Amino acid sequence: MGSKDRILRLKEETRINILDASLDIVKEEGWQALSMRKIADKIEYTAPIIYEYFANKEAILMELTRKGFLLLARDMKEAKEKHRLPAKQIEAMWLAYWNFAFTHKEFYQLMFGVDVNCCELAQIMPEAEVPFNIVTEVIQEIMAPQNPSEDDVCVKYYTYWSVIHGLISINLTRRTTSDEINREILKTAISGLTRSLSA
Amino acid sequence: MGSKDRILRLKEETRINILDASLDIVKEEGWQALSMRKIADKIEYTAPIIYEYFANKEAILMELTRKGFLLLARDMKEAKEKHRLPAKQIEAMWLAYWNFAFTHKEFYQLMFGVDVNCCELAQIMPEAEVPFNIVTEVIQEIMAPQNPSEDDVCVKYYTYWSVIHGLISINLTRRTTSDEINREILKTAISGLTRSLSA
DNA sequence: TACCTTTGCTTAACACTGTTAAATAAATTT
DNA sequence: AAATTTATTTAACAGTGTTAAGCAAAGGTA
Repeated sequence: MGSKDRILRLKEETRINILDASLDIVKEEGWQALSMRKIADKIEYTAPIIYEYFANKEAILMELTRKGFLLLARDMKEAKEKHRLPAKQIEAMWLAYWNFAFTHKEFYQLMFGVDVNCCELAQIMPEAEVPFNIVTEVIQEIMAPQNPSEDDVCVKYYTYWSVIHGLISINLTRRTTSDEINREILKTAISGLTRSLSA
Repeated sequence: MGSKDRILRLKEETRINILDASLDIVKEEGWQALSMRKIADKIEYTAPIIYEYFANKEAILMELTRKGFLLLARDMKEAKEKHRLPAKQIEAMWLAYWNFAFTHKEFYQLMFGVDVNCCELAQIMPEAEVPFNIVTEVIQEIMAPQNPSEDDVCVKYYTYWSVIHGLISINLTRRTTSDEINREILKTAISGLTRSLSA
């Protein structure tokens, strides 16, 4: 009775096809464009049969998210094993994380919820630049003795912003550490960065 | 001919009503639940009249985004003016930014694209914890001489993650600074944080 | 006052979305 | 060859954003 196996193998295959098709669509048109009917088109079936492989659309996204985390974990493990000094290991791992985010952009978006649609927002909306401007003004003031270029100031701004936006993202999505601890992280990070402006 | 003015005033009023209604719905049910027909219900009209005030749904979101940036700018300006030392000003401004993100959560989500739906992802998906685990392992190793608590290590992890995820978010949404500069920021940030582990 | 035109608003419709139930075609078992 | 099970599709529902057509009330003009 090898036919049962063959059918099971075929079933597993279309399961994979669904995931692959989804990823293809996303790579071509973005997450917003992913629809059940489009997936069905790509695997040459009609939409309802997808529901024999996945409970719903979210289940597909969940499976892809899982795949993404496995990929990321593999990359980071590999990076780690190339070094022996812990400091080097951490750098390598975070660089791997960084690379993953851009080479598997779609996965990263799905995993951490970064939407790309608001590209060049500052260009069509000057208000988006105001917070930037009022902060860089002061950064400029602090760094004045070193005669920094516009890029230098910009870089410092984005470093600040990264830390804080990152922390906020974490706290909006997952609610793990307490508010007090987060405020401590924030304050020390800020003062640390500020001290580094004059150095 | 004051009637023309009255009518114009009424028009402006329902424009505001549309924005207010949208924000109310979002506060109650989240961004995902915002629909033209729901807005219309709330302002006691039918959906098509909204298109006499806004080109489409995105225009409404854009207007709210603008409002959000104005609110944020105001808060940060206020915070700045309460101090004279630049370092203090920066801390106050970023604290204002931080507070804004949580007191105007809906705005912040809209402005910076953080989706909240993936709450407690780690609980239903163990794979999401793997990157966390393999990094904290090494952090633990570095910090061993100081006998850190589990929370200490966790905090360090999230500090790393904030910087990097923040930088990535910036680079996925807006494409402003060059790759080389970003890599420099990343490397210096990482080595700085790593040095601070032993201190 | 009667007519015409403009305005404000609604109903109806189109093309989508995710999802489910019923109908049908194909394959397997009896 | 008939009955049953499995695979797949068609049709439908409720929702989405959006547009066009229709109606009803108000304004201006004769």
